[in-house]
Amino acid sequence: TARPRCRTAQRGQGHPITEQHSGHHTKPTGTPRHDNDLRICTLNARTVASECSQSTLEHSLTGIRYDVICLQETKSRTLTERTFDDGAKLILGPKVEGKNIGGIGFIIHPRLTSSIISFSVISPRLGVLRLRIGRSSSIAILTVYAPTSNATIEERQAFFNEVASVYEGEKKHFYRVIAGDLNVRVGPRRDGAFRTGPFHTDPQGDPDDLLFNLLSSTRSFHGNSLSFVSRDIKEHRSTVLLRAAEARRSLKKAKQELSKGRSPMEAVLDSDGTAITSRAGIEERGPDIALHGETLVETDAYVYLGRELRGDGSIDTELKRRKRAAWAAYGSIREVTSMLKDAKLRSALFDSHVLPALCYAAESWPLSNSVISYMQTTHRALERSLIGTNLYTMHQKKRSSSDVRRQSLLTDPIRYIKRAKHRWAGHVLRRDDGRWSTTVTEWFAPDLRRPPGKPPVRWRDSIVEYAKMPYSVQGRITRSSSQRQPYRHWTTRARDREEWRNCDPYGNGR
DNA sequence: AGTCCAGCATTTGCTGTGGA
DNA sequence: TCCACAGCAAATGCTGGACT
Repeated sequence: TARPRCRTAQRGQGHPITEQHSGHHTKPTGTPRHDNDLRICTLNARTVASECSQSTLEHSLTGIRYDVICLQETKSRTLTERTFDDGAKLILGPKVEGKNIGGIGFIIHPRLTSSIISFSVISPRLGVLRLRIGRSSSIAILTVYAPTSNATIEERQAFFNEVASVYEGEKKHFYRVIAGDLNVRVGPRRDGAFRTGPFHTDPQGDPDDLLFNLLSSTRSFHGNSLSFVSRDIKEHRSTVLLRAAEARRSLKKAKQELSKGRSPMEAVLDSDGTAITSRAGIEERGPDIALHGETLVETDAYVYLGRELRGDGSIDTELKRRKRAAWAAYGSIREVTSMLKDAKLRSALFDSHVLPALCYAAESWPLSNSVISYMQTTHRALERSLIGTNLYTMHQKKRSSSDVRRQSLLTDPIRYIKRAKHRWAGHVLRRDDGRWSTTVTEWFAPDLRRPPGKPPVRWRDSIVEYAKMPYSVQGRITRSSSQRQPYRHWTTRARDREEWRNCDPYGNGR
């Protein structure tokens, strides 16, 4: 077979591309550490346009081993370059003008910033970064964000052709890598399709074989870096339940299977703690997976992109992680805030650095009272430290935590989380590209019964609470029945951008 | 055969308590 | 005010009897 020239690599997956291995075909020996590897990751960022989301991204990088991260859907308005506190470099290309679509980018690890040869932003969906590696070779990394499957086939075809020609244009680089969101559906591998790795484009989802044609025309190979890792565990669970419902199988049985450990959300940990999800449970248990001669351990929890995902959906340990992350973030601005006299400036700094770290991914939490009080407690402790007081002094001066809040001018973390949830709910329900998260949010199970016992708080409970109220177009709750609009379910209301904004009880001015 | 409801089992998570 | 702990209220499904 031909020598692989294109691979997409992701955390814990893919193959090392090193200078040492480039000339000959010897297998990497010994050390499982990948010190010479180039780790190329890809992230569909949703947005990194604002200062706040950029610092959220910056904080979520801690603990992730990467060299280059290809970004898609950054939605930046202009071409932006900036350097993070740790020296990492962020490059953002502009989005589609007039629309909130696209925008690509790169994050380059501090140790590689001096190796950047150049970069080009070709379109809001395509960019190239060129790096020097070793003494004489170089690598071109393409970040791509393909049109989603509801775009016309001509549009998608044109994009893939453009990727192929840009790839061709980077010929002088010894290594070329395409990474990003290709928006192709995959199925099992077909006979003879050796370029595609274990998976292949789904003939039903992609009749024109976009991925396969790209691989053939560029003579490249596809690595096993599909979206499995990024699939939310909850979505996995819903997948199984939904499948059971479709097949008219008893949901109870499906749930029993889940709890018996034949669940699909098995994550496997490799020797250095990196998690890889396995989809074995959906089909059937496959053979043990070995890496560097060791059988991988299965686990029901793993950390993906800085947040912990658990099989049972509990977030206790994630709350502790958030607490640590918030204190770490606070530590990095402490030197500055301790010197700042201006309370407004100080609170702005805190809200843009510490609050996002504390509330990272909180839009996907169910908000029970215990979660709320834990977050409040943690935030108050940070707040006291910020304004230089402690419980003892407060007690002596008879000051309450609301007095402290008046002095610190910080944003209330619960309000912040609730707004994030509201925004996220609207985003999920307005998506129409057939994702599981949208499907299961609206899915009503005809014969699903909640188990006996007090039902746990659900994700949507805190939203249903206010969103089922009668509404008017102006967003005011009216008493008079003549002005009142007919009742609409919150999922319907969330689809209407304008109405949903008005119904946000935590929005501006309320 | 279907509906309603009290009583039971079960589970979550809220509240009160006491020490720091 | 925080934290750990214990006890218990609340909310749910299930069951079986009374009633239509």
